[in-house]
Amino acid sequence: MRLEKMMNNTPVTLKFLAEKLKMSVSTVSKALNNYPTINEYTKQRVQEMARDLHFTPNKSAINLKEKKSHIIGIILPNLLDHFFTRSIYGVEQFATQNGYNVIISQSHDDLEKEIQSANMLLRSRVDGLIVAISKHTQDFAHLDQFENMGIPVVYYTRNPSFNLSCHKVLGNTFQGCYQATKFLIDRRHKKIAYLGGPKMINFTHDRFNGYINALKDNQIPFSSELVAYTDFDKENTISAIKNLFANPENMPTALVAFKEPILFDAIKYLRSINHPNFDKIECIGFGNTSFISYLDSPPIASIEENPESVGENAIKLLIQLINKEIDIQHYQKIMVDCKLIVHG
Amino acid sequence: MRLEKMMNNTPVTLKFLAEKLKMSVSTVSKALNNYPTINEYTKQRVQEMARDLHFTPNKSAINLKEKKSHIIGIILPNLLDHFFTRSIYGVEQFATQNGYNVIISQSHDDLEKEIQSANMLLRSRVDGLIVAISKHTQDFAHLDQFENMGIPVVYYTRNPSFNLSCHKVLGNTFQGCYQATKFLIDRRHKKIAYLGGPKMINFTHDRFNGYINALKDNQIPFSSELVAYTDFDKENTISAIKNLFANPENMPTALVAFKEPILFDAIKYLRSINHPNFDKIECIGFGNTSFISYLDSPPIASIEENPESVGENAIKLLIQLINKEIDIQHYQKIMVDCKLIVHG
DNA sequence: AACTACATTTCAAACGTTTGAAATAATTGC
DNA sequence: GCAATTATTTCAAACGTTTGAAATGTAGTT
Repeated sequence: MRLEKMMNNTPVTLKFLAEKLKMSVSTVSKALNNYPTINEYTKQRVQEMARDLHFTPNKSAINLKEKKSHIIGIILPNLLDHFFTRSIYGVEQFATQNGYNVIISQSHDDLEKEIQSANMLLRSRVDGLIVAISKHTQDFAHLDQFENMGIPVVYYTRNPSFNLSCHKVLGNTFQGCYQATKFLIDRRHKKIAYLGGPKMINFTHDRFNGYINALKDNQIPFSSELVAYTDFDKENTISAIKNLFANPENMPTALVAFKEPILFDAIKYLRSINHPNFDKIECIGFGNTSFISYLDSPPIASIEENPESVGENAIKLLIQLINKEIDIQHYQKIMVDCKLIVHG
Repeated sequence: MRLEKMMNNTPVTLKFLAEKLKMSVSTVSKALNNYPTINEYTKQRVQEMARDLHFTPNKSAINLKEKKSHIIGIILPNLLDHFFTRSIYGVEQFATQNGYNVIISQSHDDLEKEIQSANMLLRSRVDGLIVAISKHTQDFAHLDQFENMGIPVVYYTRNPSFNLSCHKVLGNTFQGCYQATKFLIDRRHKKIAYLGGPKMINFTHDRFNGYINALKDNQIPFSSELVAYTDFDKENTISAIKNLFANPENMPTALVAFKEPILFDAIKYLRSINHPNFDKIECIGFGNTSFISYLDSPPIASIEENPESVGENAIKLLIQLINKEIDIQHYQKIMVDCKLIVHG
């Protein structure tokens, strides 16, 4: 059933093939790489022998010679977040097509771990880096190292908020939030609450601005009572929700939330306290989680952030930078639009 | 703010350091690797210079020399499945601690893609491979290549069902299902249905056996009417559920399901048809998804498969094999127990 | 037969590191 | 002051590949 093992302790290298074929190493190399100066018949013989002996070129040697690793590094906070896993789809596919491997490294939103990952990837001489920074990254020395060595870096999603010159690929989170708010306004809501995320994450503000601008553009008065913030902690979310629904004079009939798990906590809470108009409240959050179909009180719509597309744009930009089709100093910024998905 | 770029086109290598310091390359190398034969003061000078010039050893060169890549490959079907992403936690952590990088490659349950991934990892000369095979893998030539070259392979979770001799790390899915069934029996259920997964996946049968054995050990009669199978398709699940609940004489009061998303589909369906005893039916599925807390009719318990532990066991075994602490031909099988998590 | 022109193969250096053996320098004992 | 140790540094080969330049081989032309 199983191929008998050779356990051949002499590894099959170019040299080994050359000896077997009684020709020079360079002929073998060139034959395998289909050089035009090599005789057709020779090529055939070499290729056949290579196949029979299961020759596999040694990547380390090639990398050393070519000064390329054919590896792209990704640093991201967390693989449990579907946004990131979905974004990897986009990256991986395009990378593979272009002959690159991908090393994924999780920072677990820990700066120390992020630095470690960066150093490890630097030692591995990745040809390029895609990174979504941790919540706590303020200093960028560990990432600047790459550009200092001429290795391009693309920041995606989570990126330095202050205007550090760097390549960025971002979800158009402003537009997403604007669209969601507009959708609720069109459904005749006047009291639309906004539940924001951690203030340290830079796009929290973009989302808020989307909300505000939609209100403004449609002459809906803004009320600060209708805005609250939470981190990802459940307790925290519940107390934010309590605040939003505290004033009977100013009771929200709709809610836009920073992220779906937070929204689910909010919905669950409102339901648990038997909020009088619970059935009327319409909610929208960022994410478009697949589990929504199992909820009994699902959000009316989701803001789909198209993570695959974000990933794809990041890798495409990175490869252009690697190939020097774009100058590394000519910083790019790409925005990927969100899409409102109406459920039911 | 940002470090001024050197954009130094001469890369900082051992040779470069050696010239700067006016000593030989080998002294520099040995100083950096803390050889006892090197003078303390020399070491200091070298290390200082290395730090100042941001020397980063070239991994490709080291790998070539050492005939090691310090890379471990993982092939798995899918990163969207939380079982796999969670298992990576275990792998990554232990791998990093031991100086290995991890390249993750998704097969998307496609044999062709799996073969491609395997070949790519082979070219990269990974030091070891951890693999959860695709649904369609029948032939193992692409994976046997590794062992033929002396590279150890550990199959985890999804593995060749027939008794191919190989290293395996598996969830003890029999025990998990037994325990779940026993739990329901203890709650006085007599009619416990079993909703199985795709028959091609090998542990489908182990789970079924856990179910059957729990019934047998507790003198509950088995009825084939109470067993149905589904793949991951929703239509398919619903028709399976219809069959299970078809006979009014033999109506289940409890359900054990192969995987939680399937179970959620089942619950949703039963609810949608207003099944008369819906509130009484108690369900358990494999997975322990975090979303359970948002469901209105949650399963009474979940079978936690401890994916982190599965991953950790796989990497530990692999590293032992790499270090030849275990003979590669001495095939190991490790079972990781499941744990029943009772909700509410 | 000698020359050119081309086809094909081989040489040799390079990529950046490691490491045992050899060389050199410094220290000790007498 | 000189051999014998010991401490420290350097040499040189190796890992497996690529690639421009040089060498060789083969025809074709005169």
